[in-house]
Amino acid sequence: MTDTSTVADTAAKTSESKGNKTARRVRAAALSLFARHGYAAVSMRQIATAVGVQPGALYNHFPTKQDLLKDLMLTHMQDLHAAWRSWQDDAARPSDPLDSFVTFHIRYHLERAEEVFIAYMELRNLEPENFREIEETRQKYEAILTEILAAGSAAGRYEVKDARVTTRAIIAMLTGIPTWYREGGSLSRPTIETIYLDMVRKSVAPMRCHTPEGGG
Amino acid sequence: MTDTSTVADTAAKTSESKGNKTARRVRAAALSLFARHGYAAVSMRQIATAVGVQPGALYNHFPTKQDLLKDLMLTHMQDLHAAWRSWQDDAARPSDPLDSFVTFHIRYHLERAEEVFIAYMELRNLEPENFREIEETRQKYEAILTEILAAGSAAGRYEVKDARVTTRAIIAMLTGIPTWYREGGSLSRPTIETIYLDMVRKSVAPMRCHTPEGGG
Amino acid sequence: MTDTSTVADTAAKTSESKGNKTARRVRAAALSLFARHGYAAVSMRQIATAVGVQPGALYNHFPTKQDLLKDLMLTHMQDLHAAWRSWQDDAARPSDPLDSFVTFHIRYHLERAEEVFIAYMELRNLEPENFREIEETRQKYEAILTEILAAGSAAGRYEVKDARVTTRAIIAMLTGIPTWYREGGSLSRPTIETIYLDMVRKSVAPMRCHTPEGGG
Amino acid sequence: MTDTSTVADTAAKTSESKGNKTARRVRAAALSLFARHGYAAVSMRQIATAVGVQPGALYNHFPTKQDLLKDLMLTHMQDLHAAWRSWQDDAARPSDPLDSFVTFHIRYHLERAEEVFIAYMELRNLEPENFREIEETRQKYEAILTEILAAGSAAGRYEVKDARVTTRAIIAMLTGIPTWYREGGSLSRPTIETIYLDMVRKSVAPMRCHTPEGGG
DNA sequence: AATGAATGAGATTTCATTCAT
DNA sequence: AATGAATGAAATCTCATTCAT
Repeated sequence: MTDTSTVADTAAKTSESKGNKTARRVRAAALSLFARHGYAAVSMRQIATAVGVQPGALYNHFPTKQDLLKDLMLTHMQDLHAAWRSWQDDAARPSDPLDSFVTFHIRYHLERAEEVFIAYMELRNLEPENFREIEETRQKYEAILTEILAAGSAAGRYEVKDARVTTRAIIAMLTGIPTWYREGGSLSRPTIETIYLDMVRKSVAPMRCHTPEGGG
Repeated sequence: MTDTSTVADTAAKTSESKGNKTARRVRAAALSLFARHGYAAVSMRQIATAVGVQPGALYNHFPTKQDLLKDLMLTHMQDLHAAWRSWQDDAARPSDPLDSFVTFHIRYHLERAEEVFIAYMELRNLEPENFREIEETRQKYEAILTEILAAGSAAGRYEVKDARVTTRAIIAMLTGIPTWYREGGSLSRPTIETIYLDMVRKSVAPMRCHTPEGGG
Repeated sequence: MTDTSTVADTAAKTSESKGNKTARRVRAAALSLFARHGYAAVSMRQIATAVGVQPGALYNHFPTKQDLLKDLMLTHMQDLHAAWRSWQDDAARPSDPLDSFVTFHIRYHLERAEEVFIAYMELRNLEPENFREIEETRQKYEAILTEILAAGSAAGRYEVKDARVTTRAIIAMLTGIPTWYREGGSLSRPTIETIYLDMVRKSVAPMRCHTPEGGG
Repeated sequence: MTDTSTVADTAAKTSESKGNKTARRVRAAALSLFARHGYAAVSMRQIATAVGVQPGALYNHFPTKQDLLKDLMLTHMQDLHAAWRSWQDDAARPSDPLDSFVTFHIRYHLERAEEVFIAYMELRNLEPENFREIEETRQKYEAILTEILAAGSAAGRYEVKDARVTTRAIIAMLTGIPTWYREGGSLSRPTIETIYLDMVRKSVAPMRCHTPEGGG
């Protein structure tokens, strides 16, 4: 594995290939603005200004603001799934399935911080039908980890009390990274990967670490 | 400890005593609406309707919408700190400091799901000065865990590579609970406590759990 | 009967009594503008300007532009029915029922030219539910004439081939008056009344006037 | 006269021959949409969609929306005049001039209901200059009836108090037909013709039908 | 402390029209 | 002759906020 950026880039080509230039720039501007200020707090005017176009022109590419949000989120989820599939063919990926998933997840989420942020924060701003559609793909993604945990647990490699709860715990932990990670900060991406990978591994390790002393 | 709800209730008395009846109802309505739809997506009119009052009446209690948000978040953080202090006097709390913190955090966050959700989601909607104020108390709270980890690590009880990163990982993991927890669902609060407590303990346990096979 | 204006004024008091001042002025401005330019061609801004208020203020009184149109049309139809009922108690009205209806109709429609115009022109701009509601009262009004014709025809006083078609013919003829009538023009209202009353009477008279020479 | 539809068809050839295929389809779509929803409520986009073309393409055929309206109305009036002239050569037309006009008017207006509707409803949406042009041809058409009435009145065949008012009354009555007539309804066109023709004849008949008892 | 009405700004979206291709 | 994208204006309606009552 020579370059970290590969994880997300592979998938990108697929979904961005057909769009025309302005539509791509609208998507990019909306992505950045939504991530920074939130969907509800960003106006179509702001997006248009960022693109360098009149507000009305946006509607040549996205029928409504809601469609723009949905497009961003759906594209993100599709890219995520596509990247995961590519990752399966990546010879350099860790052989342990949990390590593989965690490594992939961290890398992808650091490379696509804005998309990830939106995908988590703006779910409630999706209209019901769009929500269902996005939520479905989200669950499908989380199911990958759940299955890894369940299989590993059955094989005695991991010890998890509830694979779905554990999934949520791990995903929450990992997905939180981009909220504080800053490019060029004191921690490099590989360092972060190491720290989190270690924590995740141990958290599902098949052993007693402390003497539990009752929790409620 | 007879009742789980004690954790937050103790602190509540402090902040609920201030303000008259309408102000309290405004706070309650705003809390619920902000949590569900987001600060930017909720209008003062909606809040007024929920309270059963005309929009203008809100301004007798909060000078601006932003002040209302700040009030909710600041009150929440103050309550959280107050509850933490009360918890220190609670004889029934786990003796291990990490167990104690985790137990407290889970309980408090399940009892105050809406406040917690807002505190995480609406930070970016705070005006700079308000942001600084809230952020400061947030960091103070996270510092509690960081210190526990640092001390425990120094004492050899835990093994953490970076106490601040580990803090964020644990907080993210725990704080994610209310996003999927549903009252009356298949998992009881104590069960959730047990699962998460176990994972946290192991994640910082001073041992090798697997043979690390390299993660990038 | 001392004053022609009585016909419509009686009813007016009923429906205008509750509204506050601005709402009344909005109604008046909208009435005049809709009548002159058509509902679709008039903007809320124009109405607001005519009232001397900001556009947003209109929404304190009418929830949507459509509601404003519906209000105007429904009020008109209700006033029309109320005026007709009052007319029944008017000692000075013609004793013949057809004469009475025609006289009433002409007078009312000349006094309320704008309302009448809108009621005819803007039916297609009503949303389906509103349309049904207005249409119902319109048919009830036309039914008055139909019944007069049917009864008179049965009694041999009139000769009509189809009471409902005849109703439409007469209503169309009479309702056309305000489209060309101009206050202060060469024809006085009483003159117009006389001309139309004469035509209507004769058009349903029980006799052969010409030798019909085949019409297709 | 074998077929009622002849009245309008004869004239049609004249105006349909001009313009290429798309222009004709634009006219047809605009005609139908304007008639149903009103000029102001129909957008160029809707027309383009109905034609199956992009909005910009419309401007290859009509320089502005207003020109499209004017074209429809002017074409209609020209067709109407042309049809009237053809009708003069129709051997099967009634010999009495009033009968002839009424028969022609009803037939033409039932065959060209949409054009007629627009011609009446959209006059106010014409820009001043266009209005004058259309209005002139309209008055010329109405003058045909006025002259028939004046001549017949002078000859003692009809009794009309004011030929121009009577013209308006008759035109309004007849022109109202297409607003309620529905193809395939309970009344056939010939039946309608008979009813209206009878009413018109009687309405201008030289006799007293009732003892007028004063009308205000 | 609450109301009802207003403001001034701004939201999303649509419009007629233009123009390079 | 048609497209696809753009413009600049304007549409309806909502917003946070103010204020006389």
